[in-house]
Parts: sequence; structure tokens; C-alpha cells
Amino acid sequence: MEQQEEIPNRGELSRAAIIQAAYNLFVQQGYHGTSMRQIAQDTGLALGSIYNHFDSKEAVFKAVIIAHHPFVTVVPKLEALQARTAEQLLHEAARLFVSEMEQQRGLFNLIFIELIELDGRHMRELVDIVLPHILNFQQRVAGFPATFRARTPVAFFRSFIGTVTAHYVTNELLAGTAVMQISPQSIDEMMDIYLHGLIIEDSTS
Amino acid sequence: MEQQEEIPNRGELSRAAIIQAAYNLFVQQGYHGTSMRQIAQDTGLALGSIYNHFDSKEAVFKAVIIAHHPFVTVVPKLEALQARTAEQLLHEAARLFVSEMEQQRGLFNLIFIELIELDGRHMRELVDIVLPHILNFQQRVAGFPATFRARTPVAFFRSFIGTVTAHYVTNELLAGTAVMQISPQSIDEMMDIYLHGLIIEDSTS
DNA sequence: CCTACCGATCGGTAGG
DNA sequence: CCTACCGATCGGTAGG
Repeated sequence: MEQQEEIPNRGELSRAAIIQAAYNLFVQQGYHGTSMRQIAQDTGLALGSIYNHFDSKEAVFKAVIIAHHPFVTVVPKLEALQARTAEQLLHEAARLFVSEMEQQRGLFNLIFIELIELDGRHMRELVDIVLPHILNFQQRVAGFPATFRARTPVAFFRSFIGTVTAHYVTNELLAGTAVMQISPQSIDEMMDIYLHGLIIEDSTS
Repeated sequence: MEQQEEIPNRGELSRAAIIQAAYNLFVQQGYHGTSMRQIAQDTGLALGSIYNHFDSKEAVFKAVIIAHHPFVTVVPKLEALQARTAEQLLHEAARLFVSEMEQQRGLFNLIFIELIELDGRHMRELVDIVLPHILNFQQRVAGFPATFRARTPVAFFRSFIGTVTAHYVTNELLAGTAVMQISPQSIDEMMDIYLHGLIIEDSTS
């Protein structure tokens, strides 16, 4: 069979344009704060035309998630990272997430919009996609010579994703509140706390 | 003067009932997903009556935030915690947050609804309320004999609030995805990683 | 793919 | 505090 899927026809281009416009609007205004008319206008189509590609507003949201949710687009990039120690690998992974969220501001909002406004309806499917990559990554880390406090892959997942999420959330919280200007703490600093602990052990006592 | 403020009149009772109903709806459905008619119905009032107490839907949201946002209701409770070491105090603080979010499921959703749907418009005011308590708490921790990796109060704030947020977010993410049944990692486990680091240092190498 | 439309619902208000 | 209403906008559809 010929690789016709590499030459998208008009319909596929429209579909992609709808998803891109919807993504931009959803992450800025949330799901219920975005109307199908806004999506149509930003796409350059009439409202009715969207329903040629999607059955409903939620179907558009689902397509946006599959195309843009960080679980689908960012986590798989963990596989390409190179490192010689567990510590280095984890630092690189954290930098990957921060760099992705800087390139696409609001990207991580999709996580919370799905959880709150869509009631986590798609989370099962998303976890099915993300979990193999997480397990794979955890095995790579565990393959290095080091002893870890996280005893299970899930504990590992929670603590690592947690630290990255923490960086994002506190960034958003403090953005533009003057506090932020004082100390734009980098992800490396937070990762150091994550890897070696907040408390510096006193070996003389 | 008599303590008349302890005997709320009818108007104050209605106002409080509106805020409570609105809080429950907002954390479950988000801001734009909740209508003034739903709030009125759950309060037991007519729609028009709400506008006797609030100028607009956003005014209702602002009142909800001032009454329920964890920055306002939970963080000040840090002051009452008792502990003999920095480590103990931080463990107690983390347990406080987890216990509050278990008692009121969805409470922490207010943070994300404000950030995404309301565009962080009230964050400045919220940070003004929360910051003195955070600084106060950080000074208590710093008063114990220990050396810390977080070098500024802001770095301290970010890493601690981050760890608690991480626990909440990953809880929501994994809720009901089977993965969760396997390993309901407690906040104490995450705090151990936070305090002592993911990597257990090998003193023999 | 667009035009023109549907019923339903939205936030908000007048008037009593 | 309620009834009855406003114009605007919503998601979605028929018909071509």
C-alpha cells in the first residue's frame, strides 16, 4: 500500500487545524470557558463545519488530549535521554519537562482541565498510554548502581512526577507576584532537594 | 459593645448558604461549568435573590475563595503545630494538608480553577494572605538545629508546598486507575524522600 | 463546507 | 426575597 497518510488531504488539514485552535483556547480558558464558535473562528471555518470532523465538543477535547496531553507527548521523550548515572538521568528528565512547559505555556493545564472540568473521564486511557513509558524509565534508573528510597515503581512515579509538577504549579502560583522576581529557583535546585533531601545530614553528630 | 456578630441575621445566613453551595459546585464542576441557577437552587433561593448579596458570579467566586481557599483556611493552621525537631514539624505539616484534603475532597481544586479559569486574577491577594504564615513557618523550621538545602524562604516554600501538591495531584491522577490499589503511598513516604532524598548515599564508596 | 436556524440556557435586571 | 423577563450566547443540526 502507498503511504498516502503522509500527504494529508484537505479534510485532514482542517481536522488538524481544529485541534490546534481548540488546544490553544482550552489551555487558556478551560473547557467550559471555550465555545465551539471560538474554535471555528480561530480555525477559519464556519461553526457547522466542525461537526463534519467531530461529533461533539467533548470529541474535540478528546482529540486535543490525544494530540497534546503531556502524558502522550512529553513522557515518551524520556526514552531518548542519555546519562551515565541515575542522578544525571533524573536531572535530564526534569529538565525535559521544564523545557517542554516553557516552550508551550499552559501545556500542563490540560492535566487539571481534564481532572476538574471533565471529571477525569479520560484519565484511565491516558494512564494506559503513559504507564509503559514510566515503567520503562523506572527500570532504566533502577539499572544504575544506587539505592533508592522509593520502593515501588508507583512510589517512584509519584515522587518524580510530583517534583516536576511542584515546579510547574509553584511557578504558576508565584508568576507575577513580585515574590517570583526575588528567587526564580531553577528545576535543578528542586531536583537536588528531591535527590539528596532537604535536610543535610550532619556526619559529625 | 455587644457581640452581635455572633448572632447572624437572616441576610448573613443566606450569604453564607450561597457561599457554601457555590463552593461545593465550583470544586466539582469548575467555574464556567457552574451556573448561577444551580447555586440558587442548592441554596434554596430564587436566582434573583443571589444578586441581593453579590454583584456578579465572579463576586460569588471571590467570596468562596476567601472562605475556602487552602491558602486562607489551611496554611494558617501551621502555626498551631507542635514538634521537637525540624523533621517532625515538617512531617506534621504535611499530615495537616493531607488530612484537610481528605476531609474536604476537591478543596485543592480551587487553586487550579482560580489559576486556569479565572486566569490567576486573585493570586496576588491570596499570596498576600498566605505569605506571612509561610515566612513564619519557615522561621520556625530554620530555628531548629539542622542544615537545609533550601537556601531562601521562597525555595523552601516551593519545595514544601510542592511535595504536598505532588501528593494531591498524583492521588487525583491515579484515583480509580487500578494502579492506585497496588500502592497507596502515604504522605509520610513522600516526606521521607523530600527530607532525606531519593538516593540513599552509600558511605562505603 | 456554509447558511440559517433550533431550543435551551446563560448572566443579569426591573419591579414590586 | 420572588416573579417574570431581557438580550446574548450556548451546543448542535437541517438542508443544500
